[in-house]
Amino acid sequence: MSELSKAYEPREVEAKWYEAWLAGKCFEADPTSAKPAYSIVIPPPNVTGILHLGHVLNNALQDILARRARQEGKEVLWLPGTDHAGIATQAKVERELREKEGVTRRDLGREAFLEKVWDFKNRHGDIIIRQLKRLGCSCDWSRERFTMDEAYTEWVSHVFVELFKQGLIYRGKRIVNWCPVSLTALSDEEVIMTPQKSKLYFMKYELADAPGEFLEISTTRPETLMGDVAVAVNPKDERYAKYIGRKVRRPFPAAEIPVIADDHVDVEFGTGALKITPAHDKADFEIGMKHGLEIIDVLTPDGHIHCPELPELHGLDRFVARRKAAEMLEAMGLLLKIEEYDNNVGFSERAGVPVEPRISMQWFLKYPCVKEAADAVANGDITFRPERWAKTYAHWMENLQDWCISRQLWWGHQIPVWYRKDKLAELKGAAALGMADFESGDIHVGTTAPADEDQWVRDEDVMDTWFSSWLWPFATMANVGEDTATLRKFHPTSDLVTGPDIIFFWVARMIMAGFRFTGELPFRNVYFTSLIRDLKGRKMSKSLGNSPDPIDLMDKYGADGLRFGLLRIAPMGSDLRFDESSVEEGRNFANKLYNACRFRQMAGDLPPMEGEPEFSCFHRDIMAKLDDLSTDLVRLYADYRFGEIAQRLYEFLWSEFCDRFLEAVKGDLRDGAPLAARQATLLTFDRVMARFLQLLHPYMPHVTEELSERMGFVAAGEFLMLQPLPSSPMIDGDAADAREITTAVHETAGRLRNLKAEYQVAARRDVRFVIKGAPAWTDSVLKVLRLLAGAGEIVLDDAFDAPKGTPAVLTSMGEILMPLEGLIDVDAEKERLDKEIEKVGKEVAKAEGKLSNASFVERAPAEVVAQEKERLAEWRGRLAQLGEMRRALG
RNA sequence: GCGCGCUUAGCUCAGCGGUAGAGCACAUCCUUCACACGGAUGGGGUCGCAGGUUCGAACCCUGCAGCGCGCACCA
Repeated sequence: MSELSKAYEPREVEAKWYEAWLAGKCFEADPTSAKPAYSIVIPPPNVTGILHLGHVLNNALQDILARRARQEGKEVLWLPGTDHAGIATQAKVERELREKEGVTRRDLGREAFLEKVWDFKNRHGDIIIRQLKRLGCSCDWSRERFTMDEAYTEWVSHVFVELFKQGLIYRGKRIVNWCPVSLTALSDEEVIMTPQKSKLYFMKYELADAPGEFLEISTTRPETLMGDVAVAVNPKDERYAKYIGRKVRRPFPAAEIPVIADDHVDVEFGTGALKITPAHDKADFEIGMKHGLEIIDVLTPDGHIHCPELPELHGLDRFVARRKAAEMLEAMGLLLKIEEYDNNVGFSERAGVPVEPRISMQWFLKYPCVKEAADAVANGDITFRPERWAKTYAHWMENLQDWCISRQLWWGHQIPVWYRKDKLAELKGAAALGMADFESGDIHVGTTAPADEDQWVRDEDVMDTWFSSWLWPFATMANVGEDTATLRKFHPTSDLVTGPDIIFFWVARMIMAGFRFTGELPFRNVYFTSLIRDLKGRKMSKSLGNSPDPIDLMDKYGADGLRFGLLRIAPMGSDLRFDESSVEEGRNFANKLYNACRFRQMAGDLPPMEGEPEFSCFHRDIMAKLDDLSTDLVRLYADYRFGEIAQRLYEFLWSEFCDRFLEAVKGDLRDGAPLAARQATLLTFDRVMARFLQLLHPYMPHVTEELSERMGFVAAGEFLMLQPLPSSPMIDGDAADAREITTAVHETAGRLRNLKAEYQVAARRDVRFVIKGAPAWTDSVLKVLRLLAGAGEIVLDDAFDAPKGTPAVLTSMGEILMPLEGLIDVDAEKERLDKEIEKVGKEVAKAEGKLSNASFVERAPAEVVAQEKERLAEWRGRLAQLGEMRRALG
């Protein structure tokens, strides 16, 4: 190991090792390997996205699992890739075109626009990939996939065709969630319900057959009034029974519309009379269908009023028109009042504007293999962690609605359906399309275009991005119809690591698609990560500017520091409040580790040992503790307790290894120490550190690889990341005797330091201690005790006659006195003792109280009672001692 | 409205039936030859509230409150 700077500098080290791993093909999976398989598919990030903390947590976890699996002797495939992210990517490119070239996608036309998007993808698509590499992710990059690769696209078409032929995909005119900004339909999952301060408008419609008599109606959307085709009341509502079957006057455009009865109407809400606008509300649409009502669409796709008969409103934005319509009603004397009203409004997930329920022709999917998918989680074939998400999943699976899979976008997988040109008008006008049209030869549904392509027109829509993502686990491993070695070896995958926010979007759908198209479950375990929030508990978002850039954090603290810091505070199951100080801790931890190794390096090397090493209790103790750590980690990994694993690693290195072990053996390394002791100490250091680096490696891959090399723990040309975990413990047995002694020494040293601090002599190195009644082994650890306590001299003298008032502590190494030699302020000491006596007195009273409780003594387990008695004896002894000291001072 | 979580030291979180824990922050001391991205010592909590079970509850049960998140066609 060459000279090391005082502080660890991760930057070059991390870059160097990532290159080395790539060059060594350490991440590449071999499907012909005889080792058992372990596989994960990455949740593909948006191809044009940039790394945020959520990605860091998610991918660090996957990397930990992958690296640990390699150490366990598995053949590991971590399959990476990116998602084309239809709406998000198209919106970005459209914005760029608008700003830079002043053109819209329609100006360019479909083909030219798609070229622009591909160009954009080629320019930005590898940003997030590079960022994942910076983080240290051990993905098999030779297998990187993109959801719009040719072979992947073939899968998407193939799946569409299969499901169509199975009768699960159909086209129909329905009310869908329409985004007036993106100009496309959305699935129910892409709509975010948000509480809004709205207004409830109360108005009245005049009875057609009884001028002067009015029916009162309440609505939040007066601007769609022109699309009203009826007013509905509840049939049980006695107030309105007399109106059913009669007509009321719609104010504008003037028309007479019927009053109908429908159970859906809530008697309690508003006036209890509901205006029916089938074109602009899902419930109204259903009522309209039931009663055979007309559908009048009064909105344009981009959310403006379309009603040429009413020039006052025609062309206005929907929200402007709302106020205007209310004004018009007021002018006509028909507006009764406006109330403030809290309701939930659906917002477009991507565009952030209220969605518009809109009638349109879309493709829908009835989900396949619903029962199998629901059962797989219910019966434990797939495990969710934390388990409670299984309930959320089950609830969604029980209430599945058909999935609107078509999008009015250009960037995506185009629907593989062609219409015969000569039937186009007819087909477009149809209320629904399905197998019958296919069988009649009017439409072509296939993975390739029909032979006489010029006689056909392809459906312009593309598919929902999730319609490609749900195939990810198997479509990344084999092409359609192929049975590759990769698929055979690595599918089903082992673990899936993802956020609970995409249970419906992705996880549930993958389970269904996996079952339908491979006959297998796509994964065995799903680990749901924490959602990362800021310190105020807010979700991280670009607009709030509360989302730290992980690249900045890596610049400052290193990738290892970021990984470790984040993982150490990641709770299982609940949200995580991110605090940069935890990343700082991660950096500090790497530095601590580095300096421990630096210390070892400075000790140099010694001639090889002759015979068996002479291990002291401190040596055996740290080895036994490392064995304990190794065993515990096996269990913790099995339970996916990532935060606890980090915590245990941290404690071992910092507290056990550095604070206790290293401090205790420092004396062995001083000049003049016996050679055998030096040799045993360095040997212990090397053995323990070599194993520790390996245990830590999944969390901090770069620094551990670096130190293993520099310390010579791994042979030249080999990698720590590929070394299998040792199968045997470092020492036989539990070294209980060593643990007892080392614990006693450290405890005692702590008591002595504490004593020194109490008497304001903490910094002095010349304080003398006298031990009375020391155990037999004390002699062997006396030097260590002196070192740890920062004492000048420690003598064993059972006959020592202490002057009255000499401070003393009762320890597991006997009674230890600290002769004051008259250097202490007597008044301050009296005061201190009085306080101490009061405190100890309370403890004695507490213990006595407990032991005088008959039911406690009789019913608590004997060992608990005994423990309590022992405690009481200790406190009493202490109290007596304090009293004596106090009396000595007068 | 239904469901699911959370509420422990100033902050972020562990603990989940037997004397309240960690890291950060704070105070005092230490620039002793691994590390000031460090070391030592210390202050700080009636474990959200109210009941119950138990010899004993932060931990189990029942209510309540506050916060958060899902799901839901009340216009």
